[in-house]
Amino acid sequence: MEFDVGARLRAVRETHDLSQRALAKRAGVTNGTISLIEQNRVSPSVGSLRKVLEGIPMSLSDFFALQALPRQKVFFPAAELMEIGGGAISYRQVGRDLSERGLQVLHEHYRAGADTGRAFLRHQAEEAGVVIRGRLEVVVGDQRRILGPGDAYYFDSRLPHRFRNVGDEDCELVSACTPPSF
Amino acid sequence: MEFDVGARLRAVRETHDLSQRALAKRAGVTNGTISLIEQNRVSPSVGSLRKVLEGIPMSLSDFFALQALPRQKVFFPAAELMEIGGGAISYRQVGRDLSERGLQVLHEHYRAGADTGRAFLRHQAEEAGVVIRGRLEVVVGDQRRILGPGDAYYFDSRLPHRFRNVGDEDCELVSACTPPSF
DNA sequence: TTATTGTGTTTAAAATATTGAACGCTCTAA
DNA sequence: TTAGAGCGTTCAATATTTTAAACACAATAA
Repeated sequence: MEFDVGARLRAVRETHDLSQRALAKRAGVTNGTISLIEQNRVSPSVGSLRKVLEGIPMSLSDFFALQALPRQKVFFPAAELMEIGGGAISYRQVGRDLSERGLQVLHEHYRAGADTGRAFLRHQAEEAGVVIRGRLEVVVGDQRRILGPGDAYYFDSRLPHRFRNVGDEDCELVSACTPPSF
Repeated sequence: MEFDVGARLRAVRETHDLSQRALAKRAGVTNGTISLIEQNRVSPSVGSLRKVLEGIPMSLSDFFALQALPRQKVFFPAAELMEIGGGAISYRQVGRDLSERGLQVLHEHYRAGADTGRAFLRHQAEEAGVVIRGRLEVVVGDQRRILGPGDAYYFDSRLPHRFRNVGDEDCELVSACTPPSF
């Protein structure tokens, strides 16, 4: 509700690696103005705030939209991806708790010969993926195909499906499913 | 990029069937202030604009987003950037017509230095991806991070965001978005 | 040390926004 | 006609923001 213009401007400026003076020069205002705004010692006019943001550059809409959404965890270093499989098949999920989210993205690794077995029917789900490395056999309904690097699939998850690494080495792919299935 | 604060305020006020005086009373300012703002003879401070909008009521974010909506349609760069094998960024979409589908998966390739430009707010979308190769700078709202192989991201697409290949070589990633954004 | 360059902050003066009270106008009702 | 109420606009006085220039501090190099 309370919109902290000063703190928001400071955050935006710092993420763009600009000093108060550098931004002031690009925006056509003085550094003192930016200092005072960031301390909330003044409430800038819309006109001067727009000038300042043009030095970023960022629109007023984006500036005010930032605080409209809760700040979420966005970045997931490789080491932080959540390991789900662990055995011959490794599912590394982007994000931990997907209960509030609508998308599940997995970085998958199959050992040679690894097999999912038959997966279950799921309601209202769709999934797709791209093979990065190795050779993956994909069976969906009555169709079967072996996919290599760059090949992809997309199907309705209600169809019975199965994945198997039919190559000699590890198989790597990135897949997505909506809504999340587990 | 010109934002007509006065015309926008007048339009909003009139759609809520409020006179300048009625709105002024509810907002705790004088009618003259509203008159001057609507004529663009002054550029209101963020503080007083917020007070005025509280009399509607409307958030600053919504106020500025109103004019952002047509812009995001007009400047939405996806159609141009997604030419397969086209410019510095290649999007290879899994599936052809996604109009009936809920998931969009792309195998993306960025040339060194390639940049998406700033993307704008979208409706109710979520997106995530995993970097396969190269170094990708991701900016989401006021957050920024450089991701390498195996690193991932997940965010609400309504936040302004941007991608850039900051490495010396090509960058490859697989991304997913639900519902499809283009 | 000493000077230099870079931060962010502060302060009086200038520029701008806001107020409070008027003005001119168009209605409607007596 | 007349009075009254409502509308948006304008103007001088007041309040606030913005400027320009200085201040204080930290890091760096001579």
